[in-house]
Amino acid sequence: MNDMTEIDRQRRSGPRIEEVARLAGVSKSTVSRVINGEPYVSARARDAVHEAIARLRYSPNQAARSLAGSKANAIALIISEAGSRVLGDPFFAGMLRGVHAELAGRHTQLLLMLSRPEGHDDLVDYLGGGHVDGALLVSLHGDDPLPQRLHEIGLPVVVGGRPLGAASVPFVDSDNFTGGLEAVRHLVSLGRKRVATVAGPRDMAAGLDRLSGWRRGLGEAKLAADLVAEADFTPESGARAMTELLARAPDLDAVFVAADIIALGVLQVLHASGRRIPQDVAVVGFDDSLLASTATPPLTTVRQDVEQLGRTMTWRLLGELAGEDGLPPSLLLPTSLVRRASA
Amino acid sequence: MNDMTEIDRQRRSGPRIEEVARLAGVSKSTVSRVINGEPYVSARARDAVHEAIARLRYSPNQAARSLAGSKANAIALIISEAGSRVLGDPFFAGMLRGVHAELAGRHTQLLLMLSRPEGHDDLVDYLGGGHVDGALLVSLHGDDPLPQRLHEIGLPVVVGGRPLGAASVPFVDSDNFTGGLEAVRHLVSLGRKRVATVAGPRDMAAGLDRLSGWRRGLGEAKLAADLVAEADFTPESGARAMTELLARAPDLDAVFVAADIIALGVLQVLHASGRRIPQDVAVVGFDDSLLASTATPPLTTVRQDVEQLGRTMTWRLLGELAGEDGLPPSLLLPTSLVRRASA
DNA sequence: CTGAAAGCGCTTACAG
DNA sequence: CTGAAAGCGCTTACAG
Repeated sequence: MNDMTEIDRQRRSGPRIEEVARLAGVSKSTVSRVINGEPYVSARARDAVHEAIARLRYSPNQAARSLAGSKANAIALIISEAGSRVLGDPFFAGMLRGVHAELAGRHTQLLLMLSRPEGHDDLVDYLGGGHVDGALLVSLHGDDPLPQRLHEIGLPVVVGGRPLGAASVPFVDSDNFTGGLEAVRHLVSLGRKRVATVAGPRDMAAGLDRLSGWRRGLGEAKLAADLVAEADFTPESGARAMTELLARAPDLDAVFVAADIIALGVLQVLHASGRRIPQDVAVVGFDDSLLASTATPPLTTVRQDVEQLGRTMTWRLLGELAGEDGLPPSLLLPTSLVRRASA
Repeated sequence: MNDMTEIDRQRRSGPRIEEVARLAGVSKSTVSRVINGEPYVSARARDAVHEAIARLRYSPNQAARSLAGSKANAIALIISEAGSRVLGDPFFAGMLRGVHAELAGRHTQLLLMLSRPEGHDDLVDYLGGGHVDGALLVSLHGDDPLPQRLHEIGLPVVVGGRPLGAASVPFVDSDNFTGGLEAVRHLVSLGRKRVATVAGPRDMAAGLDRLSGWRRGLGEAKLAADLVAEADFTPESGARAMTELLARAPDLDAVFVAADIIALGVLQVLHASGRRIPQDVAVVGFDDSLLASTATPPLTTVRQDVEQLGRTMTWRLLGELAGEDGLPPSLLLPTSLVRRASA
């Protein structure tokens, strides 16, 4: 029992900065300067230190560095979802690719963390502890207090997707409103008169803003904006929503669907009802994910560049960490209509 | 310019343990004891401290705690793959689910980190810094030196999937050998005489061990073990391997495929060649992923419980962190044959 | 360009 | 049960 405790208490092995200094024949200060790439160090001292570091396989204690006021050289990507949903979702895959790309070549670790609101206390504790220099937050639902709380503990944060609460936190988002608007304009240009929408969840800006775009598009064309059904990001909920819309308005001739993955269920119900796409009902999706091009028929959709979203968030956060000024508080990335067979 | 530097240097805001102590009318020591849940603290002191913490919204600096010798209350799950491949792979999704499940209710953060060998230096630096108490490593290829390096810096590690190098590091794996053996025994019991295999990559134990099981099974039955082709974890490579096998042995009547996802390509080539499954060629996969039940025909396969793998790794690591003794150095989890239509 | 010293915010024997 | 003090391993003005 006591033995175990002792073993437990054992500090991490490995040399300290002190030993590096001794071997290199300089002071701890100089070693520190070399490690941190500061300019005023003689070439001789620098070489000696580098050699000593290599010889001793020295790796600085990050907790001490962080405590002494330096950076952690790490940022967190926090996904506010349960773990099981996240992997497998191409949205997060694209986002992660973008973050990685932007981080390439910098000596900055990425910590991917999944958290539901129940776990926020522990998460905030951890992030408040100097383990990371900043955080990227994605997939926030409703008015999740997380961005605000991180802001309060002084941690630089960039949110992916406009947050519904916390107005003061910088975010990067796709221009969902314009995307929805363009989708409807396209449908209207095709001569459609009864344009429904399967909207995304109302607790996320992506759902709300695409819906607003749809509404605005119909307003422009002086058409009724009354056919709305809601779905979450699954084909099943899309099928349910489409069934409901068809029951309410058998004469509808177009649907704007807030996500390609939802459109999968929509297409299925339309097929099952005997309607031809696009002759009887035109369909426009959102995302331009892989699903769009392999759907039957291939889906006309609004493209958002998720990887670019990840890159831009990372760029914005790193800029803030570097103390750059003139950074835009928030950014909206353009979307574009991709025409395929469904509309 | 100077302004920026100053702003940069600003320490995280928020109260210190000192202020909590003052407000609660006790010493820093006592506050620390309360925070760490130590037994010998008077109820009165404890209450006062808790109230002060709540009032001040105090959250301890983890870097300082870690430096002073306490734990980080976090573990890392390190996946040795490029980011883009990881998300979307049901193996990692299942693993992550298991780790999360085992961590539930403990105040332990999970850091998901992706790293290719090129990034190991930075990763080791970070992990050596007291930001985590231990690490779980999965998807190691070849004799990746990472487990050994982490071992050297004194970080407790558990590897998922038997590592090919570093013999001394504890690991948890599915019993791939027995899985492969059972698959072949089943094929032999069906009367098959020319049993080929599409093996997994040779730089991973999963590939090697399943192949060994296949070989052993054929040895038991006194059948030739000469029909081997290799694939990585993609349908395309499976198709290529099957094409090659068919060219070499048009009379083969069974194939053991090292993964369901590879089997997808195998089935496709067999169909295209006009062979009936299982009448002409029986096929057994590995994993029992979702793909297996939705394949055409539904795939007989060797089931491994990936979620359980994640749970067990986590349990083993936490056990070590808690200083438990009598922990098994490594564990092999059982696999089982799931019979469907393909064999 | 360099070193001695103070300090980052905690934890933990030690002594009471 | 509790407090004063030392110490964890770095970084960074400060003085040279």
